[in-house]
Amino acid sequence: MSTAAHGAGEPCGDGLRERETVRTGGRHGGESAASRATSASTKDEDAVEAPRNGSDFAHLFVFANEKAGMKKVDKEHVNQIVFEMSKGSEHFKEAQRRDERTQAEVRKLRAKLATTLESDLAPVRHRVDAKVTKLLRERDLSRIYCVVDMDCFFAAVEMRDDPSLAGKPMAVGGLSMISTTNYLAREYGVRSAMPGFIARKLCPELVFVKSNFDKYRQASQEVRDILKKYDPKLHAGSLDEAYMDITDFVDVKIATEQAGANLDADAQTARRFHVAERVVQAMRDEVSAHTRLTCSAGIARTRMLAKIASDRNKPNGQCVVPWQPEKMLRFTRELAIRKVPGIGKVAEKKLKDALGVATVRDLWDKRYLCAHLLSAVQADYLLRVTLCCTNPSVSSSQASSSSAASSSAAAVSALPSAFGQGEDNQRGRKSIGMERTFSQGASSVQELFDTCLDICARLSRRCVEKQLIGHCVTLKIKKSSFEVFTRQTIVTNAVPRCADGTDLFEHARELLAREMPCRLRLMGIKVSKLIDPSHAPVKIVSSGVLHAVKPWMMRRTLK
Amino acid sequence: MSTAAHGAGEPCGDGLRERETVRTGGRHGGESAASRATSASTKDEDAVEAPRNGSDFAHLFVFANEKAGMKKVDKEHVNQIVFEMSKGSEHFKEAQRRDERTQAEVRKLRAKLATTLESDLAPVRHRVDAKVTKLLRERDLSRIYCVVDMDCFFAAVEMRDDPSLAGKPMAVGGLSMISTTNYLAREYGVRSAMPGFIARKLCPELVFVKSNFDKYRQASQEVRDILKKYDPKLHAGSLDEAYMDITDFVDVKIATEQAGANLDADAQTARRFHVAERVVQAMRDEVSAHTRLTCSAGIARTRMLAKIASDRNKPNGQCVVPWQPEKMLRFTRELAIRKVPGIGKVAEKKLKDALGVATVRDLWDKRYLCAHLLSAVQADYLLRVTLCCTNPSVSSSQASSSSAASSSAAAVSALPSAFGQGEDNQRGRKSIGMERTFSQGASSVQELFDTCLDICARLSRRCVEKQLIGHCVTLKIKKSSFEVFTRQTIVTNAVPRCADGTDLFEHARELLAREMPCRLRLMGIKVSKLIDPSHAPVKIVSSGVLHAVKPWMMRRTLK
DNA sequence: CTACATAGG
DNA sequence: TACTCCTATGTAG
DNA sequence: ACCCATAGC
DNA sequence: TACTGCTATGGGT
Ligand SMILES: Nc1ncnc2c1ncn2[C@H]1C[C@H](O)[C@@H](COP(=O)(O)OP(=O)(O)OP(=O)(O)O)O1
Ligand SMILES: Nc1ncnc2c1ncn2[C@H]1C[C@H](O)[C@@H](COP(=O)(O)OP(=O)(O)OP(=O)(O)O)O1
Ligand SMILES: [Mg+2]
Ligand SMILES: [Mg+2]
Ligand SMILES: [Mg+2]
Ligand SMILES: [Mg+2]
Repeated sequence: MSTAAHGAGEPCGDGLRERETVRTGGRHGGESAASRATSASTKDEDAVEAPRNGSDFAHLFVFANEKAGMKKVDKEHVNQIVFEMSKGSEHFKEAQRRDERTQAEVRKLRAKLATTLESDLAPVRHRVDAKVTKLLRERDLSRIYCVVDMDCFFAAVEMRDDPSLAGKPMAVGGLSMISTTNYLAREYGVRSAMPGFIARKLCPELVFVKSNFDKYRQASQEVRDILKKYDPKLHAGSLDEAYMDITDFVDVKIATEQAGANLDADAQTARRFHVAERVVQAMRDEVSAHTRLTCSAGIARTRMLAKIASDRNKPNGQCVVPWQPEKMLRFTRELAIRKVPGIGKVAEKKLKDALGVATVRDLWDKRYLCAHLLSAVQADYLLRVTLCCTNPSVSSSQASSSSAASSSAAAVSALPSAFGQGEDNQRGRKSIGMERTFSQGASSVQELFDTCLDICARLSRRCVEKQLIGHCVTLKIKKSSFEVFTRQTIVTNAVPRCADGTDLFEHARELLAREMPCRLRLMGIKVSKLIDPSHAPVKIVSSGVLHAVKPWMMRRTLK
Repeated sequence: MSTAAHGAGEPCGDGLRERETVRTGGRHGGESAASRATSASTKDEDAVEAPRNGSDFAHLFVFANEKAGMKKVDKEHVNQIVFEMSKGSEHFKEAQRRDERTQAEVRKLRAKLATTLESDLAPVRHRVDAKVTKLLRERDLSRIYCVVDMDCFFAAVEMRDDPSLAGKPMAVGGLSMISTTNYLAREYGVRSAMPGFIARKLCPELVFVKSNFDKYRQASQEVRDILKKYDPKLHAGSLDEAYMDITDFVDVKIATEQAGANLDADAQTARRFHVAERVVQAMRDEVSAHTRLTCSAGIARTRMLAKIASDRNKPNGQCVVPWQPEKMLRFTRELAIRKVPGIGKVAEKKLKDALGVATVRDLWDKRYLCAHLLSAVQADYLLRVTLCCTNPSVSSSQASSSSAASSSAAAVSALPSAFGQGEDNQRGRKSIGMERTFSQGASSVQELFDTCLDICARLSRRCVEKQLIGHCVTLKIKKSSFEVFTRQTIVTNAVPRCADGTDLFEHARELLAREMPCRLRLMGIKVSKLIDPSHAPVKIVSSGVLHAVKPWMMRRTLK
């Protein structure tokens, strides 16, 4: 299991089955695996309410999930502290409201499951089986990927630059929120996304360091410069991680070092992996030598598996996912679904409670039900995961994105962009925004508008620096209750056009005014539908085909 | 051909081909059928502009299309008159603007065609072929359908009630618009949806009679009462047409009249059809005897074909689509696509200009291209048409409607509801509205609001009578330029709640105010998202599943 | 398009 | 003393 | 959700 | 004298 979040309802670990338990011509539900799996955690129907401990609520918090370096943590204890520090707060209440919505979703899924006939599943089976064949046929395992992820990045930079921190548990952030912690702190269960005041409760001697983003950006650049020698086209997933294709580097190394004996395909792959392991070790050594920062790495035949592997031997370690297809598959199937990028705390709970799915193997066993219950996009991604078919395919043209509507909220997020397209996934950013929390303070209308203008001004400055303008302005508001709202509008002339943010504020003010008065804890502004700034405001070609003109400029105006 | 609308670009009638002309690995376009078919009507590139006659514009008007009883009309002459009476008018200009948008769509389709590779089509072929197999396998031809459609219904009622009209060409409607005409008038090309003043030009002796809707409704009821004896569950497609399943009636008749010799399936079907013909003749005789109104009928193994057949021998005739699958298919394939319900003047032109498709046979020949170019829903419907698979399938549960986005506007409308579901397609109306044209008149702001209130009041009255309330209010506006706009809003409390329309007006006023001032020729109000009026405003079940609560009541409100 | 929810660093 | 800030994506209405 | 376009009687 | 009124559906944004 990937997390201690689920104290009660354990899954039905009945291993590999090629068919879900469906009574022919009958209905799902009743004694089915899914039902059993959920009846414990969804206590609605229980006559006796067992007294709850903190672990019953762990699924409400991202930071209750285990991160690298937290293996030996006493989860029960941590969950208890977290619960006690949280319960009754507005934040906790909001978390509970969200959870209730998730439970409703689960009930809906189970209801659909209960009324699913064998005859409904038949065509699904056909489609899924065909897709499996197709995916396996098109699966591309020709490359070797490496994902490098820095160890407790922000914290590592701070510790490098301040030797007095050595040997102490420390966190980057403040009493409100922690960005990351060093591995000493993690032994206390203290990690990213955890509020500092809870962390301090768990570890009173925890040292807090304020974040210095510019330093991290610079360190990141230094690391990347080294990595680029191994793959000039690497894709930076974030400041602290890089997706690399090291095939070429490895092959060159082999070509220059070893005799070109005629090996069969498997032997060649084995040799490549062997070399890859040494290459990556050397690369990591080079990084730590030059930056005094350690990193970890994963090596595999798909980006996704490399990403997962990079977390396995943290800190300062690396992990190879076996290259043999069967072994690779075994590695994959044994993963808890929570390890799969895109499956977060909510999707994990939904899949477990509605379908009894805890591992990728379960996902494979229940692939037909997934295809039936989830949206096409979601089911497609999950199926690819079970088959290690997450590498970009080289199909000729664009697949028309058939979006099939099914349940009310996304169970699984997008196929993470890092896996989606090839190396040239760089089509620039899609939005830029700025938001600010002011906890209890500002609530007079005047203050709120002042805040809004301030955010607009600062954001505009950043936009101007980066040469970004866009046609969509979004106002984000978080109430004191932690409920989040957004209000957006399409603007005919892209903003911001001036660095003081007055034009941006014009629109933001409008959006804000409609909702006033109101008690807020956060306000944010975002600009999206970005366009190339070298853009002539109106350039309509009569055919209407050459789209220098975006649709939202075409808005018909009565009058 | 179904219409004289297309003077120039005739289709490439090269008969049955199992594969479209696609150069392997190459591109479409160039000398392809589609290109040739369009180059004449899309004159953009022509150096020499041929002088245009009325028929070049016939495709702009619904009423230029041939209706029953117009076989011998001199289309050239009619089109010329229509053109001369229309050209330069605001209405004509708007028609031209719409046509231009359609042409743009066509260009887009042809562009996509031109960049379509053989490799793009391969998977499409696979999918389509699989679907064909499936559709044919599931095709249900077990029933005999009959569609009854009254002959020039409104006109027939008026002529029955006013003997002085006998022998004269007449129209129901006025100089602005004609609802329908008798068959004498049709000889002049005068028909439904034609403006009266044009009709009078075509036929100066034309007699105009104002419409009396109540009379038609009553006559309709009388007819239906008779028809119900032959199928108690008939589906009324409109005041003047009924979709019937006469299988049971026919079988009973056979059982009581004839010896139950053991016939093979074909012989039994043949006998059923024979009996059906007599039954329908008797039914029609009964209708005319009791109502002094004649009707026509179509008999076939699918509702769609019965509907098409009902128009074949008008007036006062009937037509049987051969029951033999091959003959039925031949009948179908020879149809001009314009005869297919759902394919109107625009879809006809698009399919012809972009793909060279004029008949259902062409549709079959180009089925792969259709699947590639059109949306899934559209391609699916068209494919069903070519295979006579338009009857409701008996699959157990709902197919998740996968909406694939492709081109910007709908090429083919919905699968007409009459064919979609079985007999119990009666789930009540979805909307109710009222609109009014006031040509040049009212334009002062005051007048417009008065008009709005008046419409709201009258509409509310009708709603109260019918016990209808809804959560969506739509304002419709037609400018003097004939451009149409709609503005709608979701209202938290369903309207109207009072018969004087004040609450409805409250919302309509709001919508109208936003667009004022403005020169209009029409204003309309519609209420939709109807709910059961026996509805307690708030009735939330904690599970959230039992949906007495519609989503738009859940709208979160900041503040 | 607009609003919301999920996800990950 | 009291639950971040940033970007991207899927889904429903 | 909102708005536009098509379709048929 | 001068291009309807009504309902439904698909699809883009
Ligand atoms: N929830 C968060 N909020 C703000 N910043 C974050 C958050 N999570 C991570 N970061 C920042 C700080 C991290 O050092 C940096 C890289 O994240 P990540 O790689 O996930 O963890 P990490 O590098 O701190 O530890 P690890 O050794 O597990 O990789 O991104
Ligand atoms: N465009 C229209 N506008 C208003 N009313 C119409 C329109 N078209 C038809 N109607 C009304 C009047 C018709 O008598 C009635 C039935 O239509 P329909 O069956 O298509 O034609 P019809 O019954 O007048 O002649 P036919 O003999 O061809 O069936 O509906
Ligand atoms: Mg890291
Ligand atoms: Mg990282
Ligand atoms: Mg009729
Ligand atoms: Mg009719």
